[in-house]
Amino acid sequence: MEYNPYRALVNEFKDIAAKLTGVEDLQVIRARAGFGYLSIPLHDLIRSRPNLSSEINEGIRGVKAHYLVDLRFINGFLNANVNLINYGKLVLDSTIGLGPNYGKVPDLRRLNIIVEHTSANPLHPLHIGHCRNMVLGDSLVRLLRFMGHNASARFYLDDTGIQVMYLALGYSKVKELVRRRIESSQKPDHVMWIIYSVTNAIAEVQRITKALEGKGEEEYRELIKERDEWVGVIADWLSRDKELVNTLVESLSSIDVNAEVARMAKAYEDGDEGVKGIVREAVNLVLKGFEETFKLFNVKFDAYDWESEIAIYSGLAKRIIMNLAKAAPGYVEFKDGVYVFRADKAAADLKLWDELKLPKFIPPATLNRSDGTTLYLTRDVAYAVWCLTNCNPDAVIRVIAVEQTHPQAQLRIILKLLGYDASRIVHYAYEMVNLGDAKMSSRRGQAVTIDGLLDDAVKRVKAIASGRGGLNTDDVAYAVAVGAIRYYFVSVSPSKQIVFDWGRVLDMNQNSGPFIQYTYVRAHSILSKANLEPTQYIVPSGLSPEEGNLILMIGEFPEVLLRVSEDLKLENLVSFINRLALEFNTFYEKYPVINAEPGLREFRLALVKAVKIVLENSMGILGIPVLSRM
RNA sequence: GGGCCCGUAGCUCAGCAUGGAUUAGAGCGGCGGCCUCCUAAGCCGUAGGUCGUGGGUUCAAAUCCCACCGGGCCCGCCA
Repeated sequence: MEYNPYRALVNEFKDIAAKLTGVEDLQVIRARAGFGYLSIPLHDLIRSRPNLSSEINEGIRGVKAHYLVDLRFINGFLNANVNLINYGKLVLDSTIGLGPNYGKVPDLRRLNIIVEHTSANPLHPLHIGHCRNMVLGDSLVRLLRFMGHNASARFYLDDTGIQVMYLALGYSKVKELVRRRIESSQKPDHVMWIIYSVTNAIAEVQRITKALEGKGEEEYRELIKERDEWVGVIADWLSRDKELVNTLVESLSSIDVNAEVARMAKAYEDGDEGVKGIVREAVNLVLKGFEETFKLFNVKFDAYDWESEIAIYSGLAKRIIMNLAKAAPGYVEFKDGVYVFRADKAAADLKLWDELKLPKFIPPATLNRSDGTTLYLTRDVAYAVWCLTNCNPDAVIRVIAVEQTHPQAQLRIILKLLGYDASRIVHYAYEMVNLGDAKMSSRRGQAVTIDGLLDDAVKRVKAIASGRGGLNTDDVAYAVAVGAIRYYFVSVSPSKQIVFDWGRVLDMNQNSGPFIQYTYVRAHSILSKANLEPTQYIVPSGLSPEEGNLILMIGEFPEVLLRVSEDLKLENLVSFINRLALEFNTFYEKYPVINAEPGLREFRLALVKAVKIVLENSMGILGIPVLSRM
């Protein structure tokens, strides 16, 4: 039994090559089709040692190998094919023997890793941008855990900014209406979204109305246009929930919303019990809505880290400003009560680009408002400091949108200057999700929510299922819909923008979550109908190309996972299981398993079982629900 | 203006870190086939590509380097 059969194969090849050339640890690549499975390019060596070619041709005849066969030396490449009888036995024994642990490499150092992800502001429901974050983050956690690391998922809850105060202020006026809506089973984050958006719109209308005074005609017209847009936002919500919106408008019209919100923000940072009570209540309601969504997607967090507690009430954020001013006085400027960190100068002087993976341009960072309240970056540094000191992580992987590259770079420089190991903070950046034509703005009430996306996907799944007489239960429909959505978001490199496309997400054909689930169902179905545990089997000679390919792919799985867990490119795991599923389906259509002749039947059952194990382990990592029927 | 990312088939994307073989891979969409047989959310066949452009390095470039072109994002007392 081998944890990594592919590595056993490669090592045997390296040993052979070392005997032939006298050089250890040569680079092994996959051979081009028609030239075997593995290949070692030897052009460099040959050029410096003219006799080498004939030496290899001489020595190659006496080579004895267990897993390899057909060694040939062609065009400067040393090629080898695989002895599928021996290697197949190794691969199938290892896969079936290790089962749910197949793919895990045990001699990896066990690391403490924090994955901070999603971390949406608690103001409105999660939308498709958050969905990308959530799916990536949760899959990373699953991957790292599968590989044996101690990974924890944390949600950084920003309850301190100005935006939350809009929500809290609005909420304080309509608490009773909110309670009734939630009791009648409306989703809390969706109800709170109305409050946040409408309160914000009212504040904008008030601000613009004030700004109108003494403006010239052209500017006046611009402002009126802008104000009309915000009135339009309110009108849109009115059609969704007349009572709630009307009550908000009535009770807020006599208040200077902008001033009140600023006052609340200050009071919240000062720990005012009244403000704290209402903010906490509002945030918790939104959070309750988030958690319903997480549950549907099988996303779990180990902790919600409240920013107010970690950065503000502890005094940590303010101490960080002072400590930074002390530790790096040359890079902190103070003017009119505001501290500015010259990240640009610090990066240039200290030459930290490589160590901290910084971009070549970094703007200066303002650390606080002149009224004494903190800014997001400073609180974020406090959070990072807290993570590093309290959790003792080897790495903190933060799944954050790419447009935050500069703040995240500033954060790492500050940590370094404060004496922390900033290289442990990894910004796992993902590109934005575009809506194509429409602009997305949760503040304006325009967003494709994850909940809405899931509902549509479920409808689509049910339509397909009823069309073909499959299982049409809610459980199956949700599992398939979640599989489709998760697969979509994890199949594209995080560095690529996504132009959101309903057709692509809801596609249930090949190269999709449901395709993987369906393939698993087929494998499962064969095994349960065969009613025979494939323990005794012999790998026959003369395997079909499909059977051979399946063995090679299954054997490669731990190597694929190892690579994916090092570079965190989940999309490579996705493309691997898609290829495996394609190959399995070809095999499935072409060759009978249960009705195969004795001997062949046992081998094929073992092969099916191994495929099933690899699919199941991969689906677990990607959070794609596993179904036994669909 | 500066920085970061992206550019591979009509569309959506793998492959690039660590260069490898004059057939560059998938899926969707086209076109043509396959359900008395382990689930047709499947399978088979077919058409479709100057790997953005131009240089350079190399025995060998989609992959590395430089320049340019196109698209996106960032450069706040917002987050």
